[in-house]
Formats: sequence, structure tokens, C-alpha cells
Amino acid sequence: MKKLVAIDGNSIMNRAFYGIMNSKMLMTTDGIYTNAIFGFMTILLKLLNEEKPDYVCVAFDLKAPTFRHEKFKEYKGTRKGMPDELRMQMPIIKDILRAMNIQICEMEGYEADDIIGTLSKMAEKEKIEALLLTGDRDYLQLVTDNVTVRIPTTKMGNTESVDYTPSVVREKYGIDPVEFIQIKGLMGDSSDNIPGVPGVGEKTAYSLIQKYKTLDYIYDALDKGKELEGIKGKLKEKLIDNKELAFLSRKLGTICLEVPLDFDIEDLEMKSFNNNDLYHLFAKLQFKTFIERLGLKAEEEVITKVEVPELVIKNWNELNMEEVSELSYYYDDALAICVHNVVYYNENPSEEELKKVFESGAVKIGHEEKTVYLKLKKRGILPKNMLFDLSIASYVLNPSKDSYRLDDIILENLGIVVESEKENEQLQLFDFSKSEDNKEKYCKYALYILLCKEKYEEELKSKNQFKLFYEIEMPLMKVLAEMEYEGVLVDRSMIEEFGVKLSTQLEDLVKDIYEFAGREFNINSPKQLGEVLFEVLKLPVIKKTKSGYSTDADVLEKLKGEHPIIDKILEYRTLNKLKATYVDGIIPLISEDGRIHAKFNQTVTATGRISCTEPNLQNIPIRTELGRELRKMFIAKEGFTFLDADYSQIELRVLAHISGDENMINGFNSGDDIHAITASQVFGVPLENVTKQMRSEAKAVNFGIVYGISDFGLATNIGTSRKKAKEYIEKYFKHYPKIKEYMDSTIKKCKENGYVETLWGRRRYVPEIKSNNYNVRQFGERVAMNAPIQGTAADIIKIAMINVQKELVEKKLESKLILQVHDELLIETKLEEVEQVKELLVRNMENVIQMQVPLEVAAEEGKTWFEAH
DNA sequence: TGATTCACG
DNA sequence: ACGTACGTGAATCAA
Repeated sequence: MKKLVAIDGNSIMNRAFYGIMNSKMLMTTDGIYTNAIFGFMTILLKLLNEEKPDYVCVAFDLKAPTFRHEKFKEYKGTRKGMPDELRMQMPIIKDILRAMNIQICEMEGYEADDIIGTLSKMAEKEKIEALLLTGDRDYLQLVTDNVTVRIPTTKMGNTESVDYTPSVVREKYGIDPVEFIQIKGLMGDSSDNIPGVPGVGEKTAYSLIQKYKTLDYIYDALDKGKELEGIKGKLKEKLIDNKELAFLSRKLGTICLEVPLDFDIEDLEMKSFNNNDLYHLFAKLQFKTFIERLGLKAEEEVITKVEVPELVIKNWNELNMEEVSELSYYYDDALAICVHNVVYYNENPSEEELKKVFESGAVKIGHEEKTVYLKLKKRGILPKNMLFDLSIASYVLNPSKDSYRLDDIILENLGIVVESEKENEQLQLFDFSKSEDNKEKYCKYALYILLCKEKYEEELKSKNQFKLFYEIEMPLMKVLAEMEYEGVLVDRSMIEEFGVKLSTQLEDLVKDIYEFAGREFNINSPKQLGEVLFEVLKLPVIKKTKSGYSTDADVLEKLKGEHPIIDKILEYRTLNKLKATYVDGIIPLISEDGRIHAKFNQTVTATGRISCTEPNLQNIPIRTELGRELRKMFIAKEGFTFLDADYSQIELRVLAHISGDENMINGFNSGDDIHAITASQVFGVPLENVTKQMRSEAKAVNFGIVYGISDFGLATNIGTSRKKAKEYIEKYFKHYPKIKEYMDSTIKKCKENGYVETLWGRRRYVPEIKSNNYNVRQFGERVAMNAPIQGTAADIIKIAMINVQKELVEKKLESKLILQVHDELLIETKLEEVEQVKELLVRNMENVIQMQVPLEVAAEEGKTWFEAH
């Protein structure tokens, strides 16, 4: 028996759009939304693969919203249109379907379900098995022995689906598929604006239809004044009063099976894909996984984005490094280097050979060069002139991406699909032909890296980001590499002792908590904890999350007086966090040299900050006394001490400078306590009368301003009413009018340009700012206000790091920069160098830029991080 | 894998 | 009527 698969394009696109959008917006680097397309294709390819249908078609609504029957337009005319982000994706999916030679079915005046309904009837007649794919339960009325309806359900990211056959329908709903239209008649369908009989809901509708099968039967009996079991009193009245509405609703809910289609099923026969078209569409959409899965390749006369020279591989010993001024390379055990579009490959380069290449004066162009730098440095090779890193260039051009993989960069810039870097790792164990494969792969990488560099360089130039890239990010790469290489010394046994101490206290707490709860449970599970607090102990529910009760610190804080268990849980949380994250989490990351070599990531944050992992040394506790203890474990090595310097109020100073607000500038220039000054102005009291409370609220407003203020956010933060918060903000802007101007003009400019930028031209694109969704747009505005401030502060400390490092090296000092925490630098300083390093550290940090307010730096010396900060 | 929570700036 | 502070990373639970 032959098989037809018919898909409701609108419905599945809709499902895919919302399904994938919830987790994250999928977009190409040039701003095409692709999430619905991606979801649709995932579902479609899986379906084709599993079902191997003989006939396929995808139906779309044409001229939606459209009306099944003109005279009922008042009911069907109000259906909401789709959001723009989804609408944009519709023509693209149709292009893809055309490239796959899959028929697209549209009929003026009809929705997809009518077309598919008609098709399924045709299939029935011709004894063709039909599978209908849709997210719409209306289709269940079409189910027969020949027609199955498949509805995908997105469960936790995985798309499973349920197949509805007549028996499944009967089991689940207790009625036959054809009886769904009777249900529609009784209960209507609010999402489709079908009214139904007022007052008749799901329960009543199903029980009546289960008993009497059709409206006709029910009304026939009612008309004749017969008694029907279960229909009396109010219900009977309502049914009688709304007879017309019931039949009308049934009609509206019935899928039309009489669409005058201008094709028949034979026309839907599956054909082979147009691989070339499909390749280019997927390449444009940056759907590398599909290209690989389908094994697509471009045909010869492909229009790639640049002219790609032929891959010429020469013998390694033909390479004369003395003549090389610029080279691109790919290095990972084996080494490929490319000079003037000619590639040289070395399967297993010796130390000698590596030195010759990397210590030469030639400019090196690579990808993720910090990793290479460290790998080489550990082998005693000191790379010189690593001056162009593709991952960093790509990051500077757009810092909002979540990966900067080489294969993606090549696809994006050259339109060429290459193997992923790590793809074969597991296969390689068994694959003895590896070296041959690697040779071509590595050589291609080396060549393509060079080609990508040319494109990126142009783009950086046209966006005025040369200086940012060449004078900040590339030099910083080396500074970060050196910091990772040095690492920071810790007192291992002290950490372990601290862990033991925490464990004992935790044991006691757990015991107490179980006793208060009256049972044992997993305190770490918010779900179980919620049950204990709000169901067993019946404490008042303060806040809810998507999945149940919220049990965060804010909520617990509010419940404090209600029950003694709360204090115990708060303490448990604190101690457990310290133990799990900062003791147990960090101990395994201590290297043999007793030091922690955390990674400093340069291509992660959307604002230009550095991030830190394995472990994250940028969030070591400090705000509480107990947590701060941990900083005593970070120590300077023998003969050394720590110098720690941090900027005071750097973000607020940056704001004062770029907004040019005289009042804020004067504040910084006159006094040192900016929050108190702000308080005195906003609350209208003399400086000496500013209370602690006032100062702390003013501080919150200052923070709020930097974050992109909203009255609601401020209100929740300082625990006041939204109205009060709004007043604070208004007063604030009255006293700092240029800050208000800056915020407004930044948003305006961002809407025009699509991005905001820092003083050094670091950009952040903010597509959210044009969203039709109020919340998303508000978020975009806050981002637009915050990114230039946070980003400029990040630029400043990056420049400071480069200059500090440079001077340490120039002066041949043994002190080493080892940590950066956004506005703070830590130097492991040789005892003899303390005075000199302190001076140069503060000077370099303060002198990054002359702003309208000074950059103030406080430096401290101590044997541990605890003492120095 | 996403959600929740909490550590930092 | 709605629902939000900006930027991170790690541990843990619950599917």
C-alpha cells in the first residue's frame, strides 16, 4: 500500500517557532530568524526518514485569516496574525521545500486543514494510506482506518509525537473521530472563535456525545419533547435556546473536504532533492548539521562568498621560514601552515620545527590562539607575533554569539562547509586512515583561515574596530595566556580543613531541618523543599516559579519569623554552596604545582568583559564573613606578596563621563562618596543629614541607572512600592538631566543603528529593541543603556592590563599579573618590588584615559587575597 | 537539557 | 493587562 504524508505547514511552523523560541532565539549572524525553519526541518527530515512516504505535500493557509464560509466571517475573522519573527520565516521554508521537490499546496480562500482534509479523502478513495502531521487537534475528526494524525509534542526539548488512529482516539476521548465535530457544536473552540452552546464545557460535551453520538439525535429528541437521560433543567434550556448556534458551531468546526484541488495525489510523488539549491539555502541559514546529515555538497560552479583558490599542498621541507612574512596556521599535534595560499603540512612537528615557525618574526594568523600559545609555552616555545585570531575578530564583530567555532566561521565567511574540529575524536581511535583525512582537513583549515582573515580585516576596518582589535583584544590575548600560565597558589590543606568544618556544621543542620519538617527529604531539591514548606508546614506562598513554589533567598527571608526551619535552611544553603562550589568544586582543579590555572575567556560576554571558568575565580565569596574566609586560602608564593588594586565606581564614572552630566561630574570631583551625594540631592537634604537608609537607597538607584533603570526593578530591589521607585527615578533625572538625555538618545540611536558601542568602538547589536513584544523591547532598551557603560569599563581595565603587563616585562620585574575580577587586578608581587609595582599598577590603571572625572584606584598589599582586598 | 539557586562584578 | 533590573559560571534537580 502506498503512503501519503501531508503536513500542515502553518501549524508545524508555529509549533516549531514557539517550541524553540522558548529556549533561545535562533538567528543567523546576519539577522535572519531561523528557529521555526530549523524546528520544521528537524521534524520533516525525521518523518521522511522514518516513514519513507511515496507522496508528500505541505499545505499552507493562503490569505489567512480566511473563512470557511463567507457568511460566518464574524466568527473566524478575529484570529490573531503571526508575529513578524515567524512571518519572515515562511517564504524561506517554502524555498527549502521547493529545493526538496516537495509540493506546496495552497488554495485561495482555504486553510491548510481544508486542503489536507480533502487530500485525505482522496487518499481514502484511492486506497492510499495517509499520515497527517499537524499540531492542531482539530484534525482528529479526519482519522479513519486509512488516515492517521500525528501530533508532535515537545517534551523537555525532545520532540516526541503521538499517532492518532481510531482506536487511540476512542481510548483517549471515548468517542469516534467523526464525532469531534459534534463536540465542536456543543463546546465550540475558543482558540478558533467557535462559540458552541454557552455554558456547555468539555465535560458535558463529551458525556453527551458519548451517549448520543450526534447533535441531530439530541435535537431530534428534544424537538419531539422526549426525555433524554442527563439532559434536564438548566442544561436542557440552554441546549434548546441555542440550537442554531450549536449547528452553526458544528459547521464551523467541520473541516472542508471539498476543496477544488487542481492536482491529484500522483502529482505529490516524492522526487530527489535539488542538492545544490538545498546546500545553498542551508549554507545561508547556517544549518551545518543538516548539510552534513544529508551529505550535501555544492556543485562546481558554486558561487561562494569569495574566490577560493585551489588547495595546493607542498612538502614541508620546501618551506623556507626565512622568507615568510605572514602565515596562517592550524595546529593541534599536527601542523598545517599556509603562506600565499600554499599549504605545508607536518604530521608530527618536532620542537625544533615548531620553534622555527612560531618563534619566527612572521605574523601568525590562527584560531583560538590562546590555546595554541599555552600549549606551545608549556613545551618551552614562546610564540611571537600572534597578531590575528579569527575567534577574537569574530567576537569583536559580534560579541553576542554563543560559539566561535572555526567551522562556523568558515561557513559564514566563505560559504564552505568543512568538517568540525573535534568531530572524529571517538572514531579516530579505530580509524587508521586518520592521518590522510587529517592532512586535507588541516590544510583546508590553514588556507581558509587566511581567506577569512582578509574578510574580517576589511570588516573590522569598515566598522572602525581596528584599534579595538589590534591594540586591545589581540595584545590582551597574550596577557590572558600568561595569567593562565602563572595561575594562583592556594593552600590546599587549609581548604580541606575548611571543608571538614563545613561538613560537620551541615550534618547538624540537616538533622535539625529533618526534625522540623517531620521527615527526611532532599533539601537541595527546590521541589521537595517547596512541598515541605508550603504543604507540610503550610507556610504562606510568597512567589511562584514556572514549575512550582519559589524557595529562593528572597522568599525565605520573608518567611523568617514564621518558622524556625527557615533560618536553618538559609544557613544550610549558604554552607552547602560554599562546600559544593568552592571547596569540593575547586580542590580537583588544583594542579600539581599547587596552583589553580583558571581559564580566562575572551569571547564569551556580550559586553566585552572577560569571563572565567574551571574554576570561576571571579565569583569567590566576599560579601559574607564566612565566605570571605575562602580568600585566605589564596596565597602568594614564597618571597612574594599580593598587590590588589581596584577601580572605585568605575561604571558610574564612565556614565558621568559619557553623559557629560555636570552635576554628576561635580559630585565625583568634589566628594568621594557618590552615593551619599546622590542621596542628598534626590532626597533634598544636606549631605551631613543623609542617613544610612537614604544612602543605601540612592546607591540602589545608581546601580539601577547603570543597569538600565525600570521602576519595577528598582522597587523589588529596595523593597518599596513601584510608585515610590518611580518618584526616585524622576527626581534622579531631574538632578542629573544629562544622564536622562544620554539614556534617551542611546535608545534612539540604537533603534536607528541596531547596535550600541563603547568609547573604543566595541559594539553590541540589540535586535530586541525593535521587537513587537513589549517585554523583549524593554529588555532591549535596558541592554542598550547598560552595554556602553559596562563595556567601556571593560575596555578600560583591559587596556590597563596590557599596559601593566608591558611595564612589568619592560622593567624585567618578576611580579606577575594573575587575576582580573572586572574592576580589580591582582599581582603576585616579589617582596623587593612591592613599592615599584604598586606605583606602576595604580598609575597604569588610572591613566588609561583622561575622562571628565578621574579614574580612582585603591591598592592594597597582603599575604593573602583576603588581606589584600 | 532547562530551570532554579546563588556566588561575584 | 502585562511582567522586568545589567553581566557572568557552577552545582543541582528533574525530566
